[in-house]
Amino acid sequence: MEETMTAAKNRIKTFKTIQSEVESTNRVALSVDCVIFGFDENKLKVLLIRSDLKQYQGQWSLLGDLVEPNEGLDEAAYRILKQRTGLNDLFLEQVHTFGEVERHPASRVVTVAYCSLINIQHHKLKILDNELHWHDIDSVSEMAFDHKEIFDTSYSQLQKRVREHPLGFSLLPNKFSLRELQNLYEAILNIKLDRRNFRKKFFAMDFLIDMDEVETDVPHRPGRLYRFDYAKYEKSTKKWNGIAF
Amino acid sequence: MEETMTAAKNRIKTFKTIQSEVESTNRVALSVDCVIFGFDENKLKVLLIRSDLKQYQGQWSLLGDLVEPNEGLDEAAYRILKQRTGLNDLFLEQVHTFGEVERHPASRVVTVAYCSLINIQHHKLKILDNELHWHDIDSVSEMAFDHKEIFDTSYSQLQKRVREHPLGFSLLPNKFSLRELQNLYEAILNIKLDRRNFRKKFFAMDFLIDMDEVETDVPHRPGRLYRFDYAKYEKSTKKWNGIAF
DNA sequence: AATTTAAAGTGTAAAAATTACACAATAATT
DNA sequence: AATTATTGTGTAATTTTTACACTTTAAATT
Repeated sequence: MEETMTAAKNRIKTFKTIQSEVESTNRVALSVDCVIFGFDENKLKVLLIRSDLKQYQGQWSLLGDLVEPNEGLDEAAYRILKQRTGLNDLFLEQVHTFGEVERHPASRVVTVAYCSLINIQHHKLKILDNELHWHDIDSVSEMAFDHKEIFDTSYSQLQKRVREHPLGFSLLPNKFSLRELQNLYEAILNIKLDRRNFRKKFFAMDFLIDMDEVETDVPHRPGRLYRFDYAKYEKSTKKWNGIAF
Repeated sequence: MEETMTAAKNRIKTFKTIQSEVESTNRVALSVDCVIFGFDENKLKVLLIRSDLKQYQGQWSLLGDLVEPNEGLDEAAYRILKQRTGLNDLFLEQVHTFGEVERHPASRVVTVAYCSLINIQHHKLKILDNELHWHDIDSVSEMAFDHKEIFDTSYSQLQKRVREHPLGFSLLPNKFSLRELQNLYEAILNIKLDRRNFRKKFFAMDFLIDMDEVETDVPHRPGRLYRFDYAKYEKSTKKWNGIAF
Protein backbone atom coordinates (compact mmCIF):
# COMPACT_ATOMS: atom_id res chain seq x y z
CA MET A 1 0.00 0.00 0.00
CA GLU A 2 1.05 3.55 -0.64
CA GLU A 3 2.36 5.83 2.03
CA THR A 4 0.20 8.70 0.79
CA MET A 5 -3.22 7.22 1.30
CA THR A 6 -6.04 9.66 1.44
CA ALA A 7 -8.17 9.89 4.54
CA ALA A 8 -10.85 8.07 2.63
CA LYS A 9 -8.55 5.21 1.88
CA ASN A 10 -7.20 5.21 5.43
CA ARG A 11 -10.52 4.33 6.87
CA ILE A 12 -10.81 1.11 4.91
CA LYS A 13 -10.24 -1.85 7.12
CA THR A 14 -9.12 -5.25 5.96
CA PHE A 15 -10.91 -8.39 6.92
CA LYS A 16 -8.27 -9.16 9.53
CA THR A 17 -8.56 -5.72 11.07
CA ILE A 18 -12.31 -5.97 11.32
CA GLN A 19 -12.06 -9.47 12.62
CA SER A 20 -9.72 -8.58 15.44
CA GLU A 21 -11.79 -5.49 16.20
CA VAL A 22 -14.95 -7.55 16.49
CA GLU A 23 -13.22 -10.36 18.34
CA SER A 24 -11.78 -8.01 20.91
CA THR A 25 -14.99 -6.11 21.53
CA ASN A 26 -16.98 -6.70 24.62
CA ARG A 27 -19.40 -9.47 23.84
CA VAL A 28 -22.76 -10.19 25.37
CA ALA A 29 -24.76 -13.28 26.13
CA LEU A 30 -27.80 -13.53 23.89
CA SER A 31 -31.08 -15.09 24.84
CA VAL A 32 -34.56 -15.45 23.43
CA ASP A 33 -37.70 -15.13 25.50
CA CYS A 34 -41.04 -16.35 24.25
CA VAL A 35 -44.32 -14.84 25.26
CA ILE A 36 -46.79 -17.58 24.48
CA PHE A 37 -50.43 -16.64 24.44
CA GLY A 38 -53.23 -19.14 24.65
CA PHE A 39 -56.98 -18.98 25.08
CA ASP A 40 -59.07 -21.18 27.31
CA GLU A 41 -62.31 -20.87 29.26
CA ASN A 42 -62.90 -17.55 27.57
CA LYS A 43 -59.75 -16.13 29.07
CA LEU A 44 -56.58 -15.02 27.39
CA LYS A 45 -53.65 -16.79 28.99
CA VAL A 46 -49.90 -16.58 28.93
CA LEU A 47 -47.62 -19.52 29.49
CA LEU A 48 -45.07 -18.93 32.24
CA ILE A 49 -42.48 -21.01 33.97
CA ARG A 50 -41.27 -20.72 37.52
CA SER A 51 -37.93 -18.98 37.58
CA ASP A 52 -35.05 -21.38 38.03
CA LEU A 53 -32.90 -18.67 39.55
CA LYS A 54 -32.79 -18.77 43.33
CA GLN A 55 -32.78 -15.01 43.51
CA TYR A 56 -36.20 -14.96 41.85
CA GLN A 57 -37.54 -18.01 43.66
CA GLY A 58 -41.29 -18.23 43.46
CA GLN A 59 -41.52 -15.68 40.70
CA TRP A 60 -42.66 -16.46 37.20
CA SER A 61 -40.69 -15.90 34.06
CA LEU A 62 -41.03 -16.25 30.32
CA LEU A 63 -39.86 -19.29 28.43
CA GLY A 64 -36.35 -18.39 27.47
CA ASP A 65 -33.00 -19.82 26.74
CA LEU A 66 -29.60 -18.79 25.53
CA VAL A 67 -29.12 -18.71 21.77
CA GLU A 68 -26.80 -21.44 20.50
CA PRO A 69 -23.62 -20.48 18.68
CA ASN A 70 -24.84 -21.60 15.29
CA GLU A 71 -28.42 -20.69 15.62
CA GLY A 72 -30.31 -17.73 14.18
CA LEU A 73 -32.70 -15.81 16.37
CA ASP A 74 -35.91 -17.10 14.85
CA GLU A 75 -34.44 -20.55 14.88
CA ALA A 76 -33.71 -20.28 18.58
CA ALA A 77 -37.23 -19.10 19.29
CA TYR A 78 -38.72 -22.02 17.38
CA ARG A 79 -36.43 -24.44 19.19
CA ILE A 80 -37.40 -23.17 22.61
CA LEU A 81 -41.05 -23.22 21.73
CA LYS A 82 -40.77 -26.75 20.43
CA GLN A 83 -38.88 -27.88 23.50
CA ARG A 84 -41.47 -26.45 25.81
CA THR A 85 -44.75 -27.01 23.99
CA GLY A 86 -44.00 -29.74 21.51
CA LEU A 87 -45.20 -27.93 18.43
CA ASN A 88 -43.64 -25.75 15.83
CA ASP A 89 -46.41 -25.24 13.31
CA LEU A 90 -47.38 -21.83 14.51
CA PHE A 91 -47.17 -18.13 14.21
CA LEU A 92 -44.02 -16.70 15.75
CA GLU A 93 -42.93 -13.14 15.57
CA GLN A 94 -40.09 -11.08 16.92
CA VAL A 95 -41.38 -8.35 19.18
CA HIS A 96 -38.54 -6.30 20.58
CA THR A 97 -35.03 -6.62 21.96
CA PHE A 98 -34.26 -5.75 25.54
CA GLY A 99 -30.70 -4.82 26.31
CA GLU A 100 -30.51 -2.72 29.43
CA VAL A 101 -27.10 -3.19 30.96
CA GLU A 102 -28.36 -4.41 34.33
CA ARG A 103 -31.36 -6.41 33.20
CA HIS A 104 -29.82 -9.71 34.20
CA PRO A 105 -28.24 -9.97 37.65
CA ALA A 106 -25.43 -12.30 36.67
CA SER A 107 -24.05 -10.78 33.52
CA ARG A 108 -24.92 -8.74 30.51
CA VAL A 109 -27.61 -10.71 28.73
CA VAL A 110 -29.45 -9.18 25.82
CA THR A 111 -32.72 -10.86 25.06
CA VAL A 112 -34.83 -10.93 21.95
CA ALA A 113 -38.52 -11.30 22.71
CA TYR A 114 -40.76 -13.39 20.52
CA CYS A 115 -44.48 -13.67 20.65
CA SER A 116 -46.50 -16.70 19.80
CA LEU A 117 -50.12 -17.74 19.79
CA ILE A 118 -51.07 -21.30 20.50
CA ASN A 119 -54.17 -23.35 20.68
CA ILE A 120 -54.28 -24.71 24.21
CA GLN A 121 -56.61 -27.55 23.23
CA HIS A 122 -54.00 -28.81 20.79
CA HIS A 123 -51.06 -28.41 23.09
CA LYS A 124 -52.25 -29.07 26.57
CA LEU A 125 -50.89 -32.61 26.73
CA LYS A 126 -47.41 -31.49 25.88
CA ILE A 127 -47.05 -29.51 29.06
CA LEU A 128 -45.54 -32.18 31.26
CA ASP A 129 -43.25 -29.95 33.23
CA ASN A 130 -45.30 -28.88 36.20
CA GLU A 131 -43.26 -25.74 36.59
CA LEU A 132 -45.18 -24.47 33.58
CA HIS A 133 -48.48 -22.76 34.07
CA TRP A 134 -51.07 -20.91 32.03
CA HIS A 135 -51.76 -17.60 33.72
CA ASP A 136 -54.73 -15.39 33.17
CA ILE A 137 -53.51 -12.27 31.45
CA ASP A 138 -54.95 -9.98 34.09
CA SER A 139 -53.34 -11.86 36.95
CA VAL A 140 -49.80 -11.36 35.69
CA SER A 141 -48.02 -8.98 37.99
CA GLU A 142 -44.51 -9.27 39.33
CA MET A 143 -42.15 -11.38 37.25
CA ALA A 144 -38.49 -12.33 37.31
CA PHE A 145 -35.91 -10.13 35.54
CA ASP A 146 -37.56 -7.51 33.33
CA HIS A 147 -40.03 -10.08 32.12
CA LYS A 148 -43.06 -8.06 33.15
CA GLU A 149 -41.92 -5.31 30.82
CA ILE A 150 -41.36 -7.83 28.04
CA PHE A 151 -44.78 -9.28 28.66
CA ASP A 152 -46.42 -5.85 28.61
CA THR A 153 -44.74 -4.95 25.35
CA SER A 154 -45.76 -8.25 23.79
CA TYR A 155 -49.33 -7.98 24.96
CA SER A 156 -49.60 -4.48 23.52
CA GLN A 157 -48.20 -5.74 20.28
CA LEU A 158 -50.67 -8.61 20.24
CA GLN A 159 -53.54 -6.18 20.71
CA LYS A 160 -52.26 -4.11 17.85
CA ARG A 161 -51.60 -7.04 15.53
CA VAL A 162 -54.96 -8.58 16.13
CA ARG A 163 -56.60 -5.43 14.85
CA GLU A 164 -54.47 -5.53 11.72
CA HIS A 165 -54.72 -9.20 10.83
CA PRO A 166 -57.09 -12.00 11.75
CA LEU A 167 -54.48 -13.80 13.83
CA GLY A 168 -56.80 -14.68 16.62
CA PHE A 169 -57.85 -17.85 14.86
CA SER A 170 -54.62 -19.56 15.78
CA LEU A 171 -55.68 -19.44 19.41
CA LEU A 172 -58.93 -21.29 18.78
CA PRO A 173 -59.71 -24.93 18.07
CA ASN A 174 -60.03 -25.67 14.37
CA LYS A 175 -63.78 -25.54 14.65
CA PHE A 176 -65.20 -22.67 16.60
CA SER A 177 -68.42 -20.82 17.03
CA LEU A 178 -68.74 -17.13 16.41
CA ARG A 179 -69.34 -16.65 20.09
CA GLU A 180 -65.97 -18.23 20.87
CA LEU A 181 -64.35 -16.00 18.26
CA GLN A 182 -65.96 -12.94 19.75
CA ASN A 183 -65.00 -13.97 23.28
CA LEU A 184 -61.44 -14.25 22.08
CA TYR A 185 -61.40 -10.78 20.58
CA GLU A 186 -63.03 -9.35 23.65
CA ALA A 187 -60.44 -11.06 25.85
CA ILE A 188 -57.48 -9.88 23.79
CA LEU A 189 -58.66 -6.33 23.34
CA ASN A 190 -60.28 -6.11 26.73
CA ILE A 191 -63.37 -4.46 25.30
CA LYS A 192 -66.99 -5.39 24.72
CA LEU A 193 -68.12 -5.83 21.14
CA ASP A 194 -71.52 -5.67 19.53
CA ARG A 195 -72.52 -9.18 18.54
CA ARG A 196 -74.33 -8.32 15.32
CA ASN A 197 -71.64 -6.00 14.05
CA PHE A 198 -68.97 -8.49 14.96
CA ARG A 199 -70.65 -11.24 12.96
CA LYS A 200 -71.28 -8.91 10.06
CA LYS A 201 -67.62 -7.95 9.97
CA PHE A 202 -66.26 -11.47 10.01
CA PHE A 203 -68.74 -12.77 7.46
CA ALA A 204 -67.87 -9.85 5.20
CA MET A 205 -64.18 -10.77 5.46
CA ASP A 206 -65.17 -14.04 3.85
CA PHE A 207 -62.51 -16.18 5.48
CA LEU A 208 -64.91 -18.33 7.50
CA ILE A 209 -65.93 -21.74 6.24
CA ASP A 210 -69.24 -23.01 7.51
CA MET A 211 -68.67 -26.57 8.76
CA ASP A 212 -72.35 -27.39 8.74
CA GLU A 213 -72.04 -28.54 12.30
CA VAL A 214 -73.20 -27.11 15.56
CA GLU A 215 -71.89 -27.02 19.08
CA THR A 216 -72.80 -29.87 21.36
CA ASP A 217 -73.23 -29.99 25.11
CA VAL A 218 -74.44 -26.46 25.44
CA PRO A 219 -77.60 -25.98 27.53
CA HIS A 220 -79.17 -23.68 24.97
CA ARG A 221 -79.38 -23.22 21.24
CA PRO A 222 -76.05 -24.35 19.84
CA GLY A 223 -74.03 -22.11 17.56
CA ARG A 224 -72.83 -23.11 14.11
CA LEU A 225 -69.20 -24.08 13.81
CA TYR A 226 -66.75 -22.52 11.39
CA ARG A 227 -63.15 -22.89 10.48
CA PHE A 228 -60.77 -20.27 9.23
CA ASP A 229 -59.74 -20.45 5.59
CA TYR A 230 -56.02 -19.82 5.98
CA ALA A 231 -55.32 -20.61 2.32
CA LYS A 232 -57.83 -18.03 1.13
CA TYR A 233 -56.52 -15.48 3.59
CA GLU A 234 -52.93 -16.01 2.49
CA LYS A 235 -53.87 -15.71 -1.16
CA SER A 236 -56.07 -12.67 -0.73
CA THR A 237 -54.26 -9.76 -2.31
CA LYS A 238 -56.95 -7.17 -1.65
CA LYS A 239 -55.49 -4.57 0.62
CA TRP A 240 -56.13 -5.38 4.22
CA ASN A 241 -57.38 -2.45 6.21
CA GLY A 242 -57.35 -4.16 9.52
CA ILE A 243 -60.26 -4.96 11.73
CA ALA A 244 -61.93 -1.92 13.18
CA PHE A 245 -64.19 -2.51 16.14
CA MET B 1 -29.73 -28.80 51.85
CA GLU B 2 -31.57 -32.06 52.15
CA GLU B 3 -30.60 -35.15 50.26
CA THR B 4 -34.19 -35.76 49.24
CA MET B 5 -34.82 -32.66 47.22
CA THR B 6 -37.78 -32.79 44.93
CA ALA B 7 -37.29 -32.41 41.22
CA ALA B 8 -38.75 -28.96 41.59
CA LYS B 9 -36.13 -27.96 44.08
CA ASN B 10 -33.35 -29.52 42.05
CA ARG B 11 -33.85 -27.23 39.15
CA ILE B 12 -33.24 -24.10 41.19
CA LYS B 13 -29.91 -22.58 40.36
CA THR B 14 -27.92 -20.36 42.63
CA PHE B 15 -26.54 -17.07 41.52
CA LYS B 16 -23.09 -18.59 41.10
CA THR B 17 -24.43 -21.42 38.98
CA ILE B 18 -26.28 -19.05 36.70
CA GLN B 19 -23.35 -16.74 36.55
CA SER B 20 -20.95 -19.40 35.44
CA GLU B 21 -23.53 -20.73 33.00
CA VAL B 22 -23.98 -17.33 31.43
CA GLU B 23 -20.28 -16.54 31.52
CA SER B 24 -19.37 -19.76 29.80
CA THR B 25 -21.99 -19.48 27.08
CA ASN B 26 -21.04 -18.50 23.63
CA ARG B 27 -21.22 -14.75 23.47
CA VAL B 28 -21.88 -12.52 20.50
CA ALA B 29 -20.79 -9.09 19.42
CA LEU B 30 -23.66 -6.63 19.51
CA SER B 31 -24.11 -3.68 17.23
CA VAL B 32 -26.70 -1.06 16.46
CA ASP B 33 -27.52 0.13 12.95
CA CYS B 34 -29.45 3.30 12.34
CA VAL B 35 -31.65 3.84 9.35
CA ILE B 36 -31.89 7.61 9.13
CA PHE B 37 -34.57 9.03 6.89
CA GLY B 38 -34.60 12.58 5.64
CA PHE B 39 -36.58 14.58 3.12
CA ASP B 40 -35.21 17.04 0.61
CA GLU B 41 -36.13 18.27 -2.84
CA ASN B 42 -39.39 16.40 -2.56
CA LYS B 43 -37.59 13.10 -2.25
CA LEU B 44 -37.39 10.75 0.68
CA LYS B 45 -33.74 10.06 1.47
CA VAL B 46 -31.76 7.71 3.61
CA LEU B 47 -28.39 8.53 5.08
CA LEU B 48 -25.72 6.00 4.22
CA ILE B 49 -22.02 5.72 4.74
CA ARG B 50 -19.49 4.02 2.55
CA SER B 51 -18.57 0.67 4.03
CA ASP B 52 -15.24 0.74 5.81
CA LEU B 53 -14.74 -2.95 5.23
CA LYS B 54 -12.48 -3.74 2.31
CA GLN B 55 -14.58 -6.72 1.38
CA TYR B 56 -17.52 -4.39 0.73
CA GLN B 57 -15.47 -1.61 -0.83
CA GLY B 58 -17.60 0.83 -2.74
CA GLN B 59 -20.79 -0.43 -1.21
CA TRP B 60 -22.98 1.57 1.12
CA SER B 61 -23.94 0.66 4.61
CA LEU B 62 -26.05 1.92 7.47
CA LEU B 63 -24.65 4.01 10.30
CA GLY B 64 -23.70 1.45 12.84
CA ASP B 65 -21.33 0.72 15.64
CA LEU B 66 -20.68 -1.82 18.31
CA VAL B 67 -22.56 -1.36 21.55
CA GLU B 68 -20.35 -0.34 24.45
CA PRO B 69 -20.10 -2.57 27.51
CA ASN B 70 -22.05 -0.26 29.77
CA GLU B 71 -24.48 1.06 27.28
CA GLY B 72 -28.12 0.17 26.72
CA LEU B 73 -29.40 -0.37 23.20
CA ASP B 74 -31.36 2.85 22.88
CA GLU B 75 -28.45 4.67 24.42
CA ALA B 76 -26.09 3.23 21.83
CA ALA B 77 -28.42 4.24 19.02
CA TYR B 78 -28.61 7.82 20.31
CA ARG B 79 -24.86 7.95 20.69
CA ILE B 80 -24.23 6.80 17.15
CA LEU B 81 -26.79 9.18 15.77
CA LYS B 82 -25.30 12.04 17.69
CA GLN B 83 -21.79 11.17 16.59
CA ARG B 84 -22.82 11.08 12.96
CA THR B 85 -25.39 13.85 12.66
CA GLY B 86 -24.75 16.07 15.63
CA LEU B 87 -28.24 16.02 17.03
CA ASN B 88 -30.12 13.95 19.53
CA ASP B 89 -33.41 15.74 19.84
CA LEU B 90 -35.31 13.38 17.63
CA PHE B 91 -37.55 10.42 17.23
CA LEU B 92 -35.72 7.14 17.48
CA GLU B 93 -37.32 3.75 17.49
CA GLN B 94 -36.13 0.19 17.59
CA VAL B 95 -37.21 -1.66 14.48
CA HIS B 96 -35.98 -5.23 14.54
CA THR B 97 -32.99 -7.33 15.51
CA PHE B 98 -31.04 -9.23 12.91
CA GLY B 99 -29.10 -12.22 14.11
CA GLU B 100 -28.46 -14.62 11.27
CA VAL B 101 -25.35 -16.61 12.09
CA GLU B 102 -23.44 -15.62 8.96
CA ARG B 103 -24.65 -12.05 8.57
CA HIS B 104 -21.25 -10.60 9.36
CA PRO B 105 -18.25 -12.07 7.55
CA ALA B 106 -15.80 -11.71 10.43
CA SER B 107 -17.68 -13.04 13.39
CA ARG B 108 -21.09 -13.47 14.88
CA VAL B 109 -22.48 -9.97 15.18
CA VAL B 110 -26.08 -9.46 16.13
CA THR B 111 -27.41 -6.05 15.24
CA VAL B 112 -30.35 -4.10 16.53
CA ALA B 113 -31.81 -1.78 13.92
CA TYR B 114 -33.13 1.63 14.83
CA CYS B 115 -35.03 4.02 12.68
CA SER B 116 -34.91 7.77 12.84
CA LEU B 117 -36.38 10.71 11.00
CA ILE B 118 -34.43 13.90 10.64
CA ASN B 119 -34.90 17.28 9.15
CA ILE B 120 -32.16 17.63 6.57
CA GLN B 121 -32.34 21.44 6.58
CA HIS B 122 -31.49 21.44 10.26
CA HIS B 123 -28.74 18.89 10.06
CA LYS B 124 -27.03 19.36 6.76
CA LEU B 125 -24.06 21.24 8.16
CA LYS B 126 -23.25 18.50 10.59
CA ILE B 127 -22.41 16.06 7.86
CA LEU B 128 -18.73 16.78 7.56
CA ASP B 129 -17.61 13.28 6.79
CA ASN B 130 -17.77 13.03 3.04
CA GLU B 131 -18.21 9.30 3.21
CA LEU B 132 -21.76 10.07 4.26
CA HIS B 133 -24.39 10.59 1.63
CA TRP B 134 -28.11 11.11 1.40
CA HIS B 135 -29.50 8.57 -1.04
CA ASP B 136 -32.82 8.71 -2.77
CA ILE B 137 -34.93 5.92 -1.35
CA ASP B 138 -35.62 4.42 -4.75
CA SER B 139 -31.96 4.33 -5.72
CA VAL B 140 -30.94 2.12 -2.80
CA SER B 141 -30.00 -1.27 -4.14
CA GLU B 142 -27.06 -3.40 -3.14
CA MET B 143 -25.64 -2.71 0.28
CA ALA B 144 -22.94 -4.13 2.51
CA PHE B 145 -23.74 -6.97 4.93
CA ASP B 146 -27.50 -7.57 5.19
CA HIS B 147 -28.08 -3.84 5.31
CA LYS B 148 -30.44 -3.87 2.35
CA GLU B 149 -32.73 -6.18 4.26
CA ILE B 150 -32.49 -3.96 7.33
CA PHE B 151 -33.25 -0.94 5.19
CA ASP B 152 -36.24 -2.64 3.58
CA THR B 153 -37.65 -3.64 6.94
CA SER B 154 -37.18 -0.13 8.30
CA TYR B 155 -38.73 1.52 5.29
CA SER B 156 -41.77 -0.74 5.53
CA GLN B 157 -42.05 0.11 9.17
CA LEU B 158 -41.80 3.81 8.41
CA GLN B 159 -44.62 3.51 5.88
CA LYS B 160 -46.72 1.76 8.44
CA ARG B 161 -45.92 4.16 11.28
CA VAL B 162 -46.61 7.20 9.21
CA ARG B 163 -50.14 5.98 8.63
CA GLU B 164 -50.62 5.49 12.35
CA HIS B 165 -49.12 8.70 13.67
CA PRO B 166 -48.32 12.08 12.18
CA LEU B 167 -44.58 11.51 12.39
CA GLY B 168 -43.81 12.95 9.02
CA PHE B 169 -43.57 16.43 10.48
CA SER B 170 -40.20 15.69 11.96
CA LEU B 171 -38.79 15.43 8.45
CA LEU B 172 -39.93 18.90 7.46
CA PRO B 173 -38.64 22.35 8.31
CA ASN B 174 -40.50 23.96 11.18
CA LYS B 175 -42.56 25.99 8.77
CA PHE B 176 -43.96 24.16 5.83
CA SER B 177 -46.66 24.49 3.24
CA LEU B 178 -49.35 21.92 2.80
CA ARG B 179 -47.88 21.10 -0.56
CA GLU B 180 -44.58 20.17 1.11
CA LEU B 181 -46.44 18.06 3.63
CA GLN B 182 -48.34 16.28 0.89
CA ASN B 183 -45.16 15.74 -1.12
CA LEU B 184 -43.64 14.15 1.95
CA TYR B 185 -46.51 11.74 2.44
CA GLU B 186 -46.53 10.91 -1.24
CA ALA B 187 -42.80 10.24 -1.13
CA ILE B 188 -42.96 8.05 1.97
CA LEU B 189 -45.98 6.06 0.91
CA ASN B 190 -45.12 6.12 -2.76
CA ILE B 191 -48.68 6.93 -3.74
CA LYS B 192 -50.56 9.90 -5.17
CA LEU B 193 -52.99 11.69 -2.92
CA ASP B 194 -55.95 13.90 -3.64
CA ARG B 195 -55.03 17.43 -2.71
CA ARG B 196 -58.39 18.53 -1.36
CA ASN B 197 -58.95 15.43 0.70
CA PHE B 198 -55.43 15.60 2.03
CA ARG B 199 -55.89 19.17 3.22
CA LYS B 200 -59.28 18.36 4.67
CA LYS B 201 -57.79 15.50 6.66
CA PHE B 202 -54.91 17.45 8.13
CA PHE B 203 -57.01 20.46 9.00
CA ALA B 204 -59.50 18.16 10.68
CA MET B 205 -56.70 16.68 12.78
CA ASP B 206 -56.26 20.14 14.18
CA PHE B 207 -52.54 19.94 14.85
CA LEU B 208 -51.51 22.57 12.31
CA ILE B 209 -50.82 26.11 13.43
CA ASP B 210 -51.26 28.75 10.76
CA MET B 211 -48.13 30.94 10.83
CA ASP B 212 -49.80 33.74 8.90
CA GLU B 213 -46.91 33.69 6.50
CA VAL B 214 -46.58 32.55 2.94
CA GLU B 215 -43.87 30.94 0.89
CA THR B 216 -41.42 33.22 -0.85
CA ASP B 217 -39.45 32.73 -4.04
CA VAL B 218 -42.07 30.62 -5.74
CA PRO B 219 -42.99 31.63 -9.29
CA HIS B 220 -46.71 31.28 -8.66
CA ARG B 221 -49.23 31.84 -5.93
CA PRO B 222 -47.43 31.11 -2.66
CA GLY B 223 -48.85 28.68 -0.15
CA ARG B 224 -49.52 29.50 3.48
CA LEU B 225 -47.02 28.20 6.03
CA TYR B 226 -47.90 26.07 9.02
CA ARG B 227 -46.12 24.47 11.89
CA PHE B 228 -47.00 21.30 13.72
CA ASP B 229 -48.37 21.61 17.22
CA TYR B 230 -46.38 18.88 18.93
CA ALA B 231 -47.59 19.86 22.39
CA LYS B 232 -51.22 19.59 21.37
CA TYR B 233 -50.58 16.29 19.64
CA GLU B 234 -48.84 14.83 22.69
CA LYS B 235 -51.63 15.97 24.95
CA SER B 236 -54.45 14.78 22.73
CA THR B 237 -56.04 11.83 24.45
CA LYS B 238 -58.69 11.19 21.82
CA LYS B 239 -58.04 7.80 20.36
CA TRP B 240 -55.91 8.04 17.30
CA ASN B 241 -57.22 6.01 14.44
CA GLY B 242 -54.33 6.59 12.15
CA ILE B 243 -54.29 8.44 8.89
CA ALA B 244 -56.21 6.73 6.15
CA PHE B 245 -55.51 7.88 2.62
C1' DA C 1 -95.82 -32.45 26.90
C1' DA C 2 -95.45 -27.85 28.15
C1' DT C 3 -92.62 -24.31 30.03
C1' DT C 4 -88.42 -22.19 31.03
C1' DT C 5 -83.83 -20.84 30.03
C1' DA C 6 -79.94 -19.13 27.54
C1' DA C 7 -77.83 -17.94 23.73
C1' DA C 8 -78.07 -17.97 18.41
C1' DG C 9 -79.33 -15.71 14.55
C1' DT C 10 -80.90 -11.81 11.93
C1' DG C 11 -81.77 -6.30 9.45
C1' DT C 12 -82.12 -1.59 9.20
C1' DA C 13 -81.52 3.18 9.81
C1' DA C 14 -78.44 6.98 11.29
C1' DA C 15 -73.94 8.77 11.56
C1' DA C 16 -69.32 9.17 10.21
C1' DA C 17 -65.61 8.66 7.08
C1' DT C 18 -63.95 8.36 2.59
C1' DT C 19 -63.79 9.29 -2.11
C1' DA C 20 -64.29 11.72 -6.49
C1' DC C 21 -64.25 15.74 -8.73
C1' DA C 22 -63.70 21.47 -11.07
C1' DC C 23 -63.20 26.25 -10.88
C1' DA C 24 -61.94 30.84 -9.04
C1' DA C 25 -58.00 33.38 -6.68
C1' DT C 26 -53.32 34.84 -6.45
C1' DA C 27 -48.43 36.08 -7.08
C1' DA C 28 -44.69 36.04 -10.12
C1' DT C 29 -43.06 36.22 -14.86
C1' DT C 30 -43.31 37.73 -19.47
C1' DA D 1 -51.95 43.33 -19.61
C1' DA D 2 -51.63 38.61 -20.42
C1' DT D 3 -49.66 34.26 -19.16
C1' DT D 4 -48.31 30.70 -16.06
C1' DA D 5 -48.36 27.69 -12.23
C1' DT D 6 -50.12 26.51 -8.15
C1' DT D 7 -53.10 27.62 -4.10
C1' DG D 8 -57.40 27.35 -1.96
C1' DT D 9 -62.05 25.82 -1.59
C1' DG D 10 -67.25 22.65 -1.29
C1' DT D 11 -70.40 19.23 -2.28
C1' DA D 12 -72.52 15.00 -3.49
C1' DA D 13 -72.04 9.90 -3.75
C1' DT D 14 -70.27 5.97 -1.62
C1' DT D 15 -68.67 3.20 1.90
C1' DT D 16 -67.98 2.09 6.60
C1' DT D 17 -69.28 2.16 11.18
C1' DT D 18 -72.37 2.24 14.82
C1' DA D 19 -76.56 1.53 17.53
C1' DC D 20 -80.17 -1.20 18.55
C1' DA D 21 -84.55 -5.57 19.54
C1' DC D 22 -87.02 -9.47 18.39
C1' DT D 23 -87.59 -14.29 16.82
C1' DT D 24 -85.52 -18.99 16.73
C1' DT D 25 -83.59 -23.00 18.63
C1' DA D 26 -82.08 -26.78 21.65
C1' DA D 27 -81.58 -28.36 26.14
C1' DA D 28 -83.18 -28.55 30.82
C1' DT D 29 -86.84 -28.35 33.94
C1' DT D 30 -91.40 -28.88 35.47
